[in-house]
Amino acid sequence: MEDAKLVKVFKALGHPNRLRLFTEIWKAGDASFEDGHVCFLQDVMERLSVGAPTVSHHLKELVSAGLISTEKQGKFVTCRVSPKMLEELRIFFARS
Amino acid sequence: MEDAKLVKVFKALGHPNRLRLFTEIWKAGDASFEDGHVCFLQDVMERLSVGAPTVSHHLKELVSAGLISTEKQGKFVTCRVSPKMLEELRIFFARS
DNA sequence: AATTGGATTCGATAGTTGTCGAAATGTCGA
DNA sequence: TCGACATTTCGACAACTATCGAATCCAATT
Repeated sequence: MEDAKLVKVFKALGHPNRLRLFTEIWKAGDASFEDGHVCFLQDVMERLSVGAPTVSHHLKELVSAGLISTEKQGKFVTCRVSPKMLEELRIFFARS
Repeated sequence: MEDAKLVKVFKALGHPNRLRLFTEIWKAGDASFEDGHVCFLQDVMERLSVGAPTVSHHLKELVSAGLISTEKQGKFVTCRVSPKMLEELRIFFARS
């Protein structure tokens, strides 16, 4: 993976609320036995104690970093982590 | 690893110069067949095209995040990545 | 001890970013 | 079509950070 892309990924994870967001999406994706999707924003707002605009903003950054993808289902938005990105991160840290 | 610690690690890696610094220390550590140490700051300044104060500042953040350790040998400072931290990061991304 | 040279600290500044409230968008159900 | 509700966009502001130059510290060499 190129340097600039990696930097974006780490910067995205380098904030408490975004890391929490990411890990919850990740865990929820594991739990859901079907397609890895999970209904979210509304649900998470309470736990992070930040407003909806902020959550939306953070989600966009995670998407832009390639860490997750989102999909709209009616009024709601669903997210899942990118297995590909996880694999690339594993490869990065595996060196030596 | 606790959330706050992880955030610090990712924030440290989420900057072009620091990521570069980290990977160069990492690679140099691999190359040095003795103790994983490598003489550095002076050497790296040129490649990153930032001043000494800035490099010093970034090094401190990498240390504070637990990603590397530094040691003074005379006038020079030597660095190496923390194998323990690498292992913890591998574990983090290994989940699922 | 004086000088040189590598590294750190300090203070300042420009740029970035996290957060919010308000407004806008879009979708579902009545 | 209207109203309710989930999400996004916009504009603004406070907080943080990357960087620099100047000054300082510390170790080696003379």
